[in-house]
Amino acid sequence: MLTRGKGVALWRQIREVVQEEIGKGVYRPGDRLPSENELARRFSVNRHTIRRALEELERTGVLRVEQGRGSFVREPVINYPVKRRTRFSENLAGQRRVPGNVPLQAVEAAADDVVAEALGLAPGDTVIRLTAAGEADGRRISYANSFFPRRRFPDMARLFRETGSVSKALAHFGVRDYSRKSTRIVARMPTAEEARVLDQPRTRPVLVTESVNVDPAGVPVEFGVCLFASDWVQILVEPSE
Amino acid sequence: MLTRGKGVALWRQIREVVQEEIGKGVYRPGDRLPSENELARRFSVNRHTIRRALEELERTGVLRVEQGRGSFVREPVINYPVKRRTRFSENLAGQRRVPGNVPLQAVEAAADDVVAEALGLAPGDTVIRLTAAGEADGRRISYANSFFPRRRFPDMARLFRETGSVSKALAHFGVRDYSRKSTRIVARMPTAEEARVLDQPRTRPVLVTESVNVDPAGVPVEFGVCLFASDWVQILVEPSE
DNA sequence: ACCGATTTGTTCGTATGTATA
DNA sequence: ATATACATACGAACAAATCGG
Repeated sequence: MLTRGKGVALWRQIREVVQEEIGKGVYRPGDRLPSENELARRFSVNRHTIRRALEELERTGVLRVEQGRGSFVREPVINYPVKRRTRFSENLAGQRRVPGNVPLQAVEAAADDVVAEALGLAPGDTVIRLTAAGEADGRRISYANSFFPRRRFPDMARLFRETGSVSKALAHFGVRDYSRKSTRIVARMPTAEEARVLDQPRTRPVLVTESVNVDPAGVPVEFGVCLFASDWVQILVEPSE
Repeated sequence: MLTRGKGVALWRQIREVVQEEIGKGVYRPGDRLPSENELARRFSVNRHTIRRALEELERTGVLRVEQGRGSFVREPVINYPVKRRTRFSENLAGQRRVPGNVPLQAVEAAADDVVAEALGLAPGDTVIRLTAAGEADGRRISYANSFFPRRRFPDMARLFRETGSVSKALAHFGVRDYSRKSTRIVARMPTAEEARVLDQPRTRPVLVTESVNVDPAGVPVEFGVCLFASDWVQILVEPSE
């Protein structure tokens, strides 16, 4: 069991024990650990000591602690590689995940400054905004807004509503290939609505990528803002240059 | 002033007014806006209406709202490009910022699983851990831990303490050039200690990059875990392949 | 270590106008 | 015309964070 006053802090020993048990499969991905009070009884330590060990395990990505629910063994995170050509479903299928796409909305609107600049339009030009959520193994992991110039893609909204897919709708306009030009990555807390769509607590941050996709001629065809639930997704970069 | 019942919601009008005033320099980057109650009095609206306007301005990156402190005009964010060869000070100097480096710690320790795997060592091998904080224009923006195999860089800790620079210490061992192999990006909430070092509230998320640097021969020389204050830093990716 | 003042964050309730079915 | 849903706006109260003394 634990050795007290032996140079190694109790919480470190507890962290090791719990991590080993997770490694041996005593607790499997997605499982809930015993409550902090139960663990405190098991190791005959104060609940604070357990919390210190769990905090470390959460920080290093082994656990996911949710207020009011418990501590859970993290499922392997989903890798979201940023490359010139990234396709959501191909990417997930490569990781043996079942991808899902939930179309949420397709509307026309006036472009604000950010969108207009990204697509090379004048502010106020009409754009199509497509909203969709992404899933992996049935879990909500992303929430994406895509903007397209209406001049070039006049019927986009209807096509998206019918096909439920951005790629298919684009293919209709003859854009069969497009690639990512630049990507901006930030982290922030979600709004209430974003947390709801991502099915996550408002206390967990989201990763946000903003990227411009261009056609083979280099003309911007899409401006995308994609939110990822940071508890489930990590971004991988294989840098260039 | 504001026109009520005129098709445009009050909070939208307020957002426009505040944004214009920021644009005209009435409030400059870093300035604190009047409190929500003061703004509510000024525009003769309820505090909720002000909050709706501020929420939008924060979401679009114009403001930064801190509980208990106030709302602040955001300084232009710092771009942290992920490329094969990224040097902190060169990068910032290119953005007309004054870079700072604050060496915090240099210790030897046993490699845990993550570090050992990244550096191609056996778990338990001794590594050097260097800790430093990065600043731009005097503001704390990053908190980095770097790990090096002691076998190859035996005197690293002392050199770092004397020079205060990772690059200089590495150059001492003949490693004058190294490049980034892969980068993992996640977002999470900071621990109390991390928030303290980054001089930020615990309620703001951090961006974490984990990367392996290799020498020209492709041998791993450094494993780095770098935390960025997400309020000040955004990551830019120019993707490859 | 604590207290009080200030400021933002959250959650109730209430009311009204607008768009939609 | 009616009913319903939704966005907007106001009011009150309390929670949580910050900062000074």
